[in-house]
Amino acid sequence: MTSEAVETAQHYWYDDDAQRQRSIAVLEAMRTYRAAEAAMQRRTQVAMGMGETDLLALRYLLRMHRAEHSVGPKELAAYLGISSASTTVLLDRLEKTGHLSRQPSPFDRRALIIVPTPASEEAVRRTLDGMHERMIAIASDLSPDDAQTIVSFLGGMRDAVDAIDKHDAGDGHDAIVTHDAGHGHGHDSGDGRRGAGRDA
Amino acid sequence: MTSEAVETAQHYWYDDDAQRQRSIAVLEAMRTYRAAEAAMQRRTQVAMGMGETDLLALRYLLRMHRAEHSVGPKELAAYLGISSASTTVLLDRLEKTGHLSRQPSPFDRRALIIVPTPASEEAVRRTLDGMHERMIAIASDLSPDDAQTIVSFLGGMRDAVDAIDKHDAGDGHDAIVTHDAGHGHGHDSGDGRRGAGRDA
DNA sequence: TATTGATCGCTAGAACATCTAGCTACATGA
DNA sequence: TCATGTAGCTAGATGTTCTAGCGATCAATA
Repeated sequence: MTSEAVETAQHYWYDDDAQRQRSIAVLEAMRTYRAAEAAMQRRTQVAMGMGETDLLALRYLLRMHRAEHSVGPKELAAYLGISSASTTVLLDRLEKTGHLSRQPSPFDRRALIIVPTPASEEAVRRTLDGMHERMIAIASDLSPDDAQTIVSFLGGMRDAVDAIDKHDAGDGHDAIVTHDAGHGHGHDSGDGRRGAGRDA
Repeated sequence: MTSEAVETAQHYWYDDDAQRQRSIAVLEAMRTYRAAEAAMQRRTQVAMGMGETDLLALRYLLRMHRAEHSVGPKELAAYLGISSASTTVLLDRLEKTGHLSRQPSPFDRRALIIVPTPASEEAVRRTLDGMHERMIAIASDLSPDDAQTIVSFLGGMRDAVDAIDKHDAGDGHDAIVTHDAGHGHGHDSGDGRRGAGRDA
């Protein structure tokens, strides 16, 4: 939707208006992609009968498993940005539905190794690999220059997003303090969810 | 992180390995951007003391308010993809914290109009506008060709993500069903939740 | 070897957002 | 006027997360 704006700008590349049209088209493309990705993620969650965290956890486990890297509850909790307790329950869930198994660590008798089951591997692969292949295909078709352009662009966007207001950004939890005033009492505050899940 | 791979490929643009390096760099850049964006969203939620749905609702309300479009609970529920009951509670929350007010509809005495408060407008603007400006600046600095490249690329990626396995993709909640087999049955498709959240 | 402090994963109990079901008040059309 | 539909709310249940604290185990040291 509305991504042809760029074409109409051919004769005005020096013109502010055309430039504006182009940036709108670019940002719109980003929004559209984001929306598509969010919808995909939701579809996948429904299809596999699990929530966002569960799916994120499973994908991390599979990725690490493929890379021959053992993962324990502690590492998983850190990756997901959830507490140790929540991780225990998450593992219970995924173990009960047959997506993973807990195995004792050979090095540390307190610790566990979490191993995704082959069946889970298969399910995730069936669900996501087609998409992944298509994405790789698109990326592979780019010329070196275009690839460089896109990498730079995304890097810039990442910085823009990362740099969000270190200085004020509100005072934290609780109300907006129009007239209502008083009673701060921050009933819940905290939260600390999802630790910036980077992946590899 | 790891986005220099493209440079090393100058002498091998015809080479499979270099091409592979480039696509890896591109996909890595996308992942990194996604992670940054997720982290930003979390920071914003914490800063404003609300969950994802609340923030999404507030942004929708503000956008529609700017566009002079009145929103009622029903429409908001449809946009967010949550039930009427959850919407009521959500409105209670946001009203109590001073982010919006409920006003009677002049046309239908059953209905409400939800109006975001100026204070809320201010808070969201302070939190997000800096980022938005930086993103616009980056998009504006692109050459017409680069802009076109990026729009095409993102469009392709969107299609790749949209096209995810209409045919099988598991059967829903509960267990893993190993071999399982097809039976498409697409229970929801059309989706519902989180109406492809575009924002402005 | 025995002790001490840190670490690992688990349990208990509470907070919260969401859901479904059902309700009241109002609108609309015969 | 009355029947049916719609908007938003309440009640009760479910599921996911949190904080606090526990037992088992490891690592370092006297």
